[in-house]
Amino acid sequence: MDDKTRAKGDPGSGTVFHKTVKRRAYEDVVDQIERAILRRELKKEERLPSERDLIVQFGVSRATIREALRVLQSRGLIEVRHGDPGGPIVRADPGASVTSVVSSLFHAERLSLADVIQFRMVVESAAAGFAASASKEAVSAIREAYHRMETTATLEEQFQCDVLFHRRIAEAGGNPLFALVVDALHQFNSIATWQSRRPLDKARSDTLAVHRLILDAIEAGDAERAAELSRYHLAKSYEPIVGPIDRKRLERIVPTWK
Amino acid sequence: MDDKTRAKGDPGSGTVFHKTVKRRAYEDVVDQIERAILRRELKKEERLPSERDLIVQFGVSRATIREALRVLQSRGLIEVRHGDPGGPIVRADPGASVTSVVSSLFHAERLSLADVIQFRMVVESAAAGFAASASKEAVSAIREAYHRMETTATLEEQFQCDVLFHRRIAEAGGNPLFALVVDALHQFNSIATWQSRRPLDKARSDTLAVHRLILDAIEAGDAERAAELSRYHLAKSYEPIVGPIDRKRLERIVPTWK
DNA sequence: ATAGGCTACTGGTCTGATGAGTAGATCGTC
DNA sequence: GACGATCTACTCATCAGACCAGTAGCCTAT
Repeated sequence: MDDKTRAKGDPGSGTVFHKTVKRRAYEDVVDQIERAILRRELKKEERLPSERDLIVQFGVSRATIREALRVLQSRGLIEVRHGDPGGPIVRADPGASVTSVVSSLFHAERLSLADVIQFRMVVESAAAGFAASASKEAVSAIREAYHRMETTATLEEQFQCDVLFHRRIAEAGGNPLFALVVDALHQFNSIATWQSRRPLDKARSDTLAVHRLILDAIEAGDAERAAELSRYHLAKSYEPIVGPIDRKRLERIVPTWK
Repeated sequence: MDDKTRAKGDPGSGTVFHKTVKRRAYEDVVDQIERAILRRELKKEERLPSERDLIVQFGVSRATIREALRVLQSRGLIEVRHGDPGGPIVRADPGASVTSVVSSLFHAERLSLADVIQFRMVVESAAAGFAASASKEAVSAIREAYHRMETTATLEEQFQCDVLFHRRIAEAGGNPLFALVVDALHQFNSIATWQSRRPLDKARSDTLAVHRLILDAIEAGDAERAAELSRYHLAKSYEPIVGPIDRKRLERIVPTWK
C-alpha cells in the first residue's frame, strides 16, 4: 500500500495526469498477500507457503520474496521463524505496527509513558462511552470478560482478562480503529512496564470493583459515567508511573469518587 | 523493534531466565538507522549512504541491507528512489506507517470513512481541549497558521493550511501521539476523498469562520468549547461523506450551534 | 517408552552478475 | 555563450545459485 501512501496531494489543481506509477515487484507481492490476509482469505495461525514455493507462485526471485515478507512482518501481518517447516505464520495483527511506531518513539525519548497513558485515557474513555449505546451482544461480550476476570487465579491470567475486558469495550462501538489503537497501546504498555517493574499488583479487589462499575455504567447506557470511570481507572492504575505530573489535570476531570 | 514487540508475556511467574533473543542481522541495521533518525541525528531530507556504502559500514551483505531498507521504508522513515545517486532520503514520518495500516483496512473493507471521521472527532477534539491550556508559544503557532489560511489564494493552498492548523493544535498539547495520529488520519483522508471526489469546496468563508471560533476558544482557554467546536467542524466538513448515518449521534454531542 | 541423534525440510546470509533509472558532465550545434 | 542531446558514472531492482543455521518429526538404541 505504499503507492497509496505516496499518492497524495494535488487534489485541487487542474492537472489531469499523475506521475507514472512504477510498481516494484516486491510491492506487488506485499499487496497480494496483505489483501488475502485482511480479507481473511488467509486466517490467523494459517501458514504461508515456504519461500521456495512462493518463488514459483509469484515468479520472482527469492530476494524479492524475502523483501516482501520482511515488510509484511514489520506490519504485524505474518511471523517468520527461522527454520520452521510449514512456512510463515499468519498473525493478522495490524496493531503490531502501531505498537512498533510507539515503541520506537518511546525509545528515542520522544514520547513518555505519561503521554501514552494520556492518549489511552482519551481513546478508551471515548470507546467506553460508545459502548454504552452498543448492541446487546456486544455488551454481553463485555460482561462475559468481566465474569471471567472474577474467576482468575494467577496474576498473569488476571492481566490477560483485563486486556480482554478493555478490548471488548473497544470493539463494542463497532469502529475497528478503537480496537486497533487500544490493542496497540496495551501491548506497548505491557512491554514498557514489564521492562521496569510492574505496577499492576494492586489489590485485586480494587481493580475488580472499578471494572464492575464501568460494566454497570455501560449496561445502564450511561456513556458519560462509563467514560469518566475509564479515565479514573487508568489514572489510578498508572499512578506510580504517571506520577503527580498529570494529577491536577485529572482531579479536574475525575470527581473524587473514592 | 520487532524483538520488543515479540518480547511480551511472563511478567508474573517466577522464571528468572527468558528466551534467548536471536537477533537477525537486518534487525540490527533497522534499529541503528531508526534510532539515528528518531533521535534526529539524521534529519529530514538528509541522505543515507548508498547501499554499497552501507554494506561496508555495517559489514553485512547487500541483501541484508536491502531488507532493512525495505522495512524502514514501510515505516515511513526513509524513501528509496530507483537510481537516485545520493542514496535513500530521510523522511522521518512515523505517521506514514499508521496511514498505511488504516489504508489497508479501508481497502479490505473492514473500515469505513465514517469510522475514521468518528475517530478523528474523538482525537482532534481532545487535542483541541488540551491546546486550550497550552503554552503561549504553542498557541501563537496555531494563530499563525490561522492567519496564513486567511491569505490563501488557491484551493490547494487552503487545504494545506487547514492541515497545518489542525496539526499545530495537535502539537500544542505536547503529546506527540496526538500529532502522530492526527497527521496519519489527515493523510489517509486526503487520499481517500481525493480518490472519489473532494468534499472540501465548501464556501471558504464558512471554513474560516469555524476555525476562527476554534482559535478563539483555545486562546480563551475554554477547553470544553474548543473540543465541541472541533467535533462540529469535522461533522460539518465530512457531512457529504459520513452522511446521515452518524447524524443522530452527532446531534446528541454537538449542540445545534448554527 | 524414551532420550539421543539423523534427516529433510525451513529461513538467514552471502556472493556476484545483469538490468533499469537518475543526475550531472560532456559535447556539438546554433 | 546559450542550449539541447548524448554520455557516463553512479544509483537501485532483480536475479541466480550457493552455503550456513535452525526446526520438527522420524528413528533408532537403550
